[in-house]
Amino acid sequence: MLQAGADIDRSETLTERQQAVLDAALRLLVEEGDNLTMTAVARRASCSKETLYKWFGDRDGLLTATVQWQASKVRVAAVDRDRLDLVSLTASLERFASDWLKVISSDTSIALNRVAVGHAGSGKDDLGAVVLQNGRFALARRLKPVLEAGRQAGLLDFEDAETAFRTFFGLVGRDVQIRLLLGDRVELTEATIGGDARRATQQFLALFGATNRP
Amino acid sequence: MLQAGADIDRSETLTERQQAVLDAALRLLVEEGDNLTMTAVARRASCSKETLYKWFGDRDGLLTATVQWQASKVRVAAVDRDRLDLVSLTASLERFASDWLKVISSDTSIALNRVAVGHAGSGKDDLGAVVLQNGRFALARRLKPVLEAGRQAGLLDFEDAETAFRTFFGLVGRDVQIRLLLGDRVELTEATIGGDARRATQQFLALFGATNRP
DNA sequence: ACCGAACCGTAACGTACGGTACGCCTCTGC
DNA sequence: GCAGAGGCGTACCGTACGTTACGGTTCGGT
Repeated sequence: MLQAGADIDRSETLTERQQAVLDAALRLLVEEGDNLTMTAVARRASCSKETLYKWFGDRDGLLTATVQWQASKVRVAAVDRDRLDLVSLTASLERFASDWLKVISSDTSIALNRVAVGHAGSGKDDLGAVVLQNGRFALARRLKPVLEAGRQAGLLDFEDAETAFRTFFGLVGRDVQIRLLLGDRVELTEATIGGDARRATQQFLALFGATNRP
Repeated sequence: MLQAGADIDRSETLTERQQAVLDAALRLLVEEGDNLTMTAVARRASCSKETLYKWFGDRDGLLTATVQWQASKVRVAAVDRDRLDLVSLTASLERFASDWLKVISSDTSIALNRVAVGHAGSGKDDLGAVVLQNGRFALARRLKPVLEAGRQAGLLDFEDAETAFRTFFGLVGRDVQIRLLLGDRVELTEATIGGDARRATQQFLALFGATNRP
């Protein structure tokens, strides 16, 4: 974990206009990647560059604000842990897998991860930390309770929730994210995502299902 | 797959001096990331910028040449498929997993993947394709024969070698690569790598071992 | 009606860097 | 010994872009 508090909700402190500007910046980031220019953002958002600098400090500030803004938009509801049987657990896992695949294959996620990876080398900002917090670690925070509940209910068997989660993460994501980030055209239709989610869930249950480990 | 022939061995056409220059560029790429400058490369390599441009065309040419040069250095020997029993298969898989984890956690691999991901957005060059070819796809090419041999020997049971490979890939890599690329400090000692390789191999065998599927 | 703040549009500045030109050195072949 | 090629070092050019400055406009408060 890089930096605590990287996922604070900034949507309170942002006015409507500022959110609109960040939306424009986000759209431009998806189109242009890291070589978006301040002038382009200003033009797209119909605001002046001076305003951009007054609001966000400098280019890096604008970028991190944009990433955090997008992150604050995808807050997802947790799952209820009541009445947990094998079918509901399976459904939850499949849901997580499917949602996750949809996220990482979306244009905005790819664009955001690209710029964050690009910036991770030169430690000017902490885009990487922000993306990690709202990506991989947020998923873990939301999935671990489900895993723990599954263990409590005697459906799952694992020592450490962290390693179990990481295995699930690997089974779901496999090579998809790195291939997408590197520009490979991975065909991810609704159907294939559903199939992959089911397959990953079944594999995970085969590895960590309580019945399979006496 | 992006572009065929992206992994041709250019080490033949490169003179000693050029290789030294590319090594310098590679070292600088690891240190500076994508914001290395042509002047810096020239200074580090003790050569003139004019030479850089004569040899490699432009900045993108230098970058792709550097990536291909590094790729050509990590050509690994394949495994012999004779006398294949469960222990030798297990050893092979563990070896692949361990090697792969060592590669993706190395400084140079992280740096190379970072610039390739960064460039993948704006389609100026095909760094992403090169990295994919010599990374994920090269691994598949080397591992698939082993998997096929395992199936032939009745040790493994799978429909498609590709999906089997991708599962193995996911079990080994999990969240390691994306976390490293995003700047997370993942502790990967020799010991943990060995443990992860063993765990991934056992999980893979649990999923695709012929004995477990009647 | 007036004032000031916020903001837009645009022009201007400074710099960093990709790319090129040129003078000088070194080394190899004749 | 010499000519020419290859290469080093450096100065130079053009441009793109981050950042700043400024005049004009809208708008809420008094």
